[in-house]
Amino acid sequence: MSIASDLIRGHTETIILAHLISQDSYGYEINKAIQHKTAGQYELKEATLYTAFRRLEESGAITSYWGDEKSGARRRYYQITPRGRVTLARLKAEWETAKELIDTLVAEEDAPYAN
Amino acid sequence: MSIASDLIRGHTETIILAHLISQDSYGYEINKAIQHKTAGQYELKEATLYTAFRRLEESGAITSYWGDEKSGARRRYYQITPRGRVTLARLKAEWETAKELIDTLVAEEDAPYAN
DNA sequence: CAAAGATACCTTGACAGGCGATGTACCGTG
DNA sequence: CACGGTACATCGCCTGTCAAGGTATCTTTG
Repeated sequence: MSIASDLIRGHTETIILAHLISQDSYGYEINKAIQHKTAGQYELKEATLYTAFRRLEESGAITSYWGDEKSGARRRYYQITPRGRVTLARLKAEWETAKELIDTLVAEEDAPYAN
Repeated sequence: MSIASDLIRGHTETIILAHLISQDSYGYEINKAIQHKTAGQYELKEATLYTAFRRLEESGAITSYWGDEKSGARRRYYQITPRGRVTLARLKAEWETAKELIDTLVAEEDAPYAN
């Protein structure tokens, strides 16, 4: 993994919710999807993923149900709730804001702030 | 402060180093500059700022010296080192990478990853 | 001149999210 | 039947952030 986790910190829930917008999914698949989308540059650690699910479920952003797999390991599917959609919209807006702020702050300006 | 600190987390050192590229500076001024640049949308908390200075100095990215103010409170000035410049370049590159990754991951695609 | 506010630095302790390590259980393949 | 893949889950540590508190100096204001 090439990206420092502190840079992703705080985005875990956004990433999960964004994935659940298009379809119900389960932990293992979400993680595989992330690895796929980022060409292996990033993956959520399992512990991170499952604690995020707990938080999201507690806050009412997602609900879960067990899949009815005939074979293989059981899967706990997650579904985004209306409240979760609102949360996602807010998180995405915050990301846009934060992105601009950070871009501004890491730019090496020649005009320093005069006191 | 309108932006969740978890979104900025991990960028504190980058922000500080970026500021020190153009001029030596001290804690209070850096914080004021950040507030100014972001139009009050963001500020570093003092405790965060000073612990970041400690980390950066320990890692050799910055050095410090006391200013010789004739009046007013004493100021500890910080200066970026050659090593710090290398660090900053790396941190900025990581930010660019992370930004793209997160943009990719929070995008609500219609084409989910097929297992 | 006393009080208040701005400048400027610093430390302590708590908190929260990420994650390494570890465990469970099922399935297919060689 | 051992091994690797699928899939979920928990515990305890680590690290960065920050509220709260403290020190000291200077300027402004009533």
